[in-house]
Amino acid sequence: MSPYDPSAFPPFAVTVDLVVLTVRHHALCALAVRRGEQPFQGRWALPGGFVRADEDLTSAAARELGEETGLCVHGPEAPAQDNGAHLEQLATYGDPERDPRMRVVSVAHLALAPDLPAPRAGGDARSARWAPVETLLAAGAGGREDEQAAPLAFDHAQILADGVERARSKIEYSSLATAFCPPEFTVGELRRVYEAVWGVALDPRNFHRKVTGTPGFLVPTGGTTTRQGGRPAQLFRAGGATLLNPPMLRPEV
Amino acid sequence: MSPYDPSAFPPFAVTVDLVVLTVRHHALCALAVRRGEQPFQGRWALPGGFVRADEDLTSAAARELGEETGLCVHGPEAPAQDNGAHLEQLATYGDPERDPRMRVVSVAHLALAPDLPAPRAGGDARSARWAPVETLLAAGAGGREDEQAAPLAFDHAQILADGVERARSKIEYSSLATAFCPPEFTVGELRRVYEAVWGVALDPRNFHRKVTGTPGFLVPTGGTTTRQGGRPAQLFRAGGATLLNPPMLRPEV
DNA sequence: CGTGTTTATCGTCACCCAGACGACTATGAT
DNA sequence: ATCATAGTCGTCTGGGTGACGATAAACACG
Repeated sequence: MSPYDPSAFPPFAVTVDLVVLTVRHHALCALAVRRGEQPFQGRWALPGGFVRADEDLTSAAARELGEETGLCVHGPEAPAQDNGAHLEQLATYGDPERDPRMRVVSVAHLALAPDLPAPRAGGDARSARWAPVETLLAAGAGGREDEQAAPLAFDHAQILADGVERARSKIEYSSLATAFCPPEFTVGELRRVYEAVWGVALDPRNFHRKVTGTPGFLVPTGGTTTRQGGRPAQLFRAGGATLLNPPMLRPEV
Repeated sequence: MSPYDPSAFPPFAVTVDLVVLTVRHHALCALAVRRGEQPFQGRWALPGGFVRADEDLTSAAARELGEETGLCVHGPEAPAQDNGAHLEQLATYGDPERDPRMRVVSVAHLALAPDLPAPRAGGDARSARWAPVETLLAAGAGGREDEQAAPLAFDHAQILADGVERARSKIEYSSLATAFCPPEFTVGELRRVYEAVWGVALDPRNFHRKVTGTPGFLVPTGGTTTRQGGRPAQLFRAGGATLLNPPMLRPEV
């Protein structure tokens, strides 16, 4: 494959790292795995791995996501009707010092998934957990030095922060928040997603008016549910509209 | 640097490619360079090059930008007062087939620059030109086969399209459009930037009200100019505000 | 030297939409 | 029955935008 002098360019290792977000118990949570090897052995990190020699970056991210969570993905063009997760490229991190072993460029991806029944460990023996992003990002700030409070390995805290910020801003002007919901959901459940991701409280009445008044955003399925308690709520599926115009306004502060 | 078995992971070449945009003659233009080597010899391509062994991705992009245009860059945190260009990471392209020679992952960057006096060729003998993005993206669609109309090399048409879309959407909600302007500019000049990037006509009165009414967006320098003809216009510099809230609304169609 | 052209700038008005909040409905828990 | 919870419909008000009229200050003509 390489008729060129390999010394003409420096060799890199290329990996994908995943920011997998979900909403659990009214909190935005990310998937973290415990490292079994040096460096950062025993520390929490984002799931990820090497891109294979003949593999697309997106494919590698989807493969890693499947290995870690069992989720299938639907691309940015899919109708978002299946129970797969949303997956998109986030950014690429290539500081020469980011991995002490060698020069590694990591193409980070952002995945959004509905609340999964059980955080499942990967094929290898690593343990995995969902942790509130606040916990993962605040790690290392306090004085505690136990393994739950240690900061994420490598530059993964930065990657996680960037992924969270991407998710927070993108649900403003797109229908991406529905990726956090099961295939059928209520307006209240969708509102609680926004509240968890943004960390704010939204007016239920104005939110209801906004989402039901935006054409193509939600399509009623006809069913109702009382799984949240209270009066039965209409069930919806995500509509075809991917862009929210005008956007949902994130309250200040 | 590598105490690890190099055969444990597949080697990649990592490059940076640049989408350098400017506004010339009321049109959004991108910098293109003519390739001097195979593959795609003689075809137009985006400027770019290999990331060096001990170089950050952003540094590599800034270095390439300087080599191609002589521009200095100010990062996303700079006060945007110097006459440098804006530079940010765009996306990473890693299709296994994107370069026929070998496995290359390219971290594309987006640069925005004011209209430069002369498109300058790089240190090597390649020729460079500013071309309207419509021309570069429409290339290959027509039946003509001369070198001006041939599509961009590699997947650079996709990269350019992504960069243009990023610029178009980002000037909606940020003060990024000032990166296309000289250090001092008038409201009308800024409006013509929006019009060129979006390809629409904006109402001068409403635009003036919007930009002058947004606190921190523009700061008057006290001077005036008539370089655009007509009544003298106030000169402004970009203010400290980087986010535009509420955003500038892009007209439909 | 007026007149027209160009660009900049200020003002007005109607409409849409978001925020604030009242009112009512339908379920389960006690 | 009563309360708590959650959902849904309405009303009012203020800010922001689109549409557009009017004025101001330069230059290019004849």
